Order: sequence, then C-alpha cells, then structure tokens
Amino acid sequence: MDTAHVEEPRWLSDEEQRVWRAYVHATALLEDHLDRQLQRDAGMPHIYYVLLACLSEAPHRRLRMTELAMTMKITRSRLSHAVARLEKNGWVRREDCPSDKRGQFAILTDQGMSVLKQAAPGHVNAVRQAVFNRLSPDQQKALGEALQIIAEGLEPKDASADLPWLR
Amino acid sequence: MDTAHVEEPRWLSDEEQRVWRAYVHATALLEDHLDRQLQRDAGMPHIYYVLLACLSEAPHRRLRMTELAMTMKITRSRLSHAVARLEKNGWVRREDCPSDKRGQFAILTDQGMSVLKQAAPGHVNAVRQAVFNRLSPDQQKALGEALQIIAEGLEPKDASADLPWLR
DNA sequence: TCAGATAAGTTGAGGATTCAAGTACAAGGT
DNA sequence: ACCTTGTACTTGAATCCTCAACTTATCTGA
Repeated sequence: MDTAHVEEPRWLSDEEQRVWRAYVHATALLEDHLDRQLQRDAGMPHIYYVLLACLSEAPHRRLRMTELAMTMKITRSRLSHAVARLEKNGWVRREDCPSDKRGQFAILTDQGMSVLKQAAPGHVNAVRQAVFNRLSPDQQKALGEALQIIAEGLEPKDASADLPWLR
Repeated sequence: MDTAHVEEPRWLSDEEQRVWRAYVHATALLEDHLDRQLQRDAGMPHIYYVLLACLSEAPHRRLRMTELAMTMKITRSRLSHAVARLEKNGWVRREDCPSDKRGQFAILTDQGMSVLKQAAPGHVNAVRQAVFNRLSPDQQKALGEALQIIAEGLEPKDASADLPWLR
C-alpha cells in the first residue's frame, strides 16, 4: 500500500463539529434575520446600517474610504459600491481629500443621520432579542472573548499600522 | 416638553456593544476568509461546500429540496439557485420524487463527491486555523453553547415539525 | 528629477441572494 | 366530484458582492 505520503488531514472531532455547526447555523440565521428586519424597516441591508453607524460616530461624521473599509473589515471595492448606493439615497456624500488628491471622504448627511436614528431602535431591539436577551452575562462575556480572538487571528497583519493621514 | 410618549429604546451597554462588535467583525472576517479559501481552491463559495457536505452525509447522498433547505437554514429560493449552479457543474443532479410529484431530490454525484473530498482538507484546515487552534477547550465549549442558543431562538417555530415524507 | 513601486479609489463583468410572483400538485372539507 | 387552501419548488428582476483591471496620485531611492 502506497499511502505513506498521503497526509490524512486532522478532521474535526465530534465536539468541534458541534461547535462549528452551531457557528454556521447561528450566523446564517442571524445575518438573515437582521438583513430582513432592516430591509423591511429601513430599506437597507445590515452592512449598510453598520456603515452609517460607523460614520455617525466619526469626528464630523466623516471618514476616509480606506479607513472606513478597515473599520468595517470589508474590501475597498465593496465599500465603493456601497457608498455609491448610499449616495444615491442621499444618506452619504463624498468629498475630496485636500491633502491627498487620490483620497475621498465619505460623509454622513443629515438625511442619512435621520434615517439611521429612525432605524436604530428596531435594529437594537432585534439584536437584543436574538442575542442578549437569551444569554447570561457570563455567556455574553465568553462569546465576546471567543469572537474577539477569532477576529484578531483574521485581521490583516498590519491593520493597526498607522494610516499615513493619522501621522 | 412633550416626550412622555416617546419610548426611548434600551440601547446596548458598553459591554454589550463590545460583544456585538466582536460578533460583527469576527463573522465578517471569517465568512470572507472561508469564501476566499474555497473559491480559490475548489471553485465554490462556503455555502456551496456546506451544501455538498450535507448531501454527502444523507442516506444515498440525496435529500428533498425542502429538507435540505431546512438543514442548511436557507430559503428554498436560494437553494434552487444554488442547486441549479451545482447541477451545471455536474456536482449535483436532481431527480423527481415518485411519491409527490411536486417534490425533487437533490443528489450528490460521484464527481461532486470527489470535488468535496478534494476540498475538505483545505477547508478543515482553514477552520481549524481560524477557530479551533486559537481557542481553549473551555472557550470552544462556551462559544458553541452561546451560538447554539442564538440559533435556537431564530429557528422558525416549527422547524422540527415532522416533514410529511418522513411520516 | 525621474522611474518604478505603492497606495487610494473606482469600475464592470460575472456570480450570488432576495423578493415577489408563478406553476404544479396535494389535502381537506362539502 | 369540486373547490379552496396550502405545499414544493422555480423563475426573473433587482440588488449586492467579488475579482481583476484600471486610473490617478504619492512615495522612494538612485
């Protein structure tokens, strides 16, 4: 038998499989749930809500495209398309960066802010109902820690490298 | 001041926000990571891999469309499109259900099985590296439990209602 | 100062997903 | 038998995302 060179990969144990399935199912269900809720009540998918929320917390409600993409952990391309759409809705506008002619700011408009404010309660409610109302404080803490670790491991190596325009 | 009737929603506490952000970031990063890995190495997104895996574990590698959709926690529509694509690749085929003329089976082909087998090691490896290698057994257990609870809460009420064709 | 390498951002094509609507069949009651 | 309601699944259009290619501008080093 000629199997010496065939590395059998290390499969997931039963325990691990249960955890992994829970992950796949929970995330599928929750993303769908939030997308549907926001689409219905505010006319945007979850990620667009997050985008508006990010901008709303930034100084002057404005962020450079790249910085926004990094905070949201999405590609620049995806962000470009998203901002284009939100711009059409009048919820975000762009502005050139004076110090770097390649650069663009995405800016939350007043209308965008007001849409966000309207959407927020329903969204928070959905999150609370799906997640926080069901988990004990200990469970919440453990969940957060585990996810934090996973996120850190997937972060592009030098995500924390200084953005030039922040010095 | 006329604010008596304006229910201020219960916002997330700082603790809760940290957990929620970890959730949003970790799931975004991980889905992207797995999608990219599988797209590169096997020519399909993560969900399609899961679909093949589900079929591979079913008796005779076949499942009714609705049942498959329920196991995967996706809509029938999404499944229809997905199976159509996988069928074009020759990885899945359909077959009419004899006892219910509306029904369809999705069946994993030999070619699909072999593609799955080829993709599995790389995928398991990616999952292990991103998740299980980074978490202690206790953390894994806690993560699984929390996600399990979240999933249960979002499951359509009667998901466990007997499918007629299973009696 | 100038060529190459990098960075910021956009674009378009090809897939994937959602939603609403549609087809075809089954079940249940009268 | 017939009609109504519900189930199984598909379809098409609109939207969204990915990937690779592209434009424009900045940086780096000789």
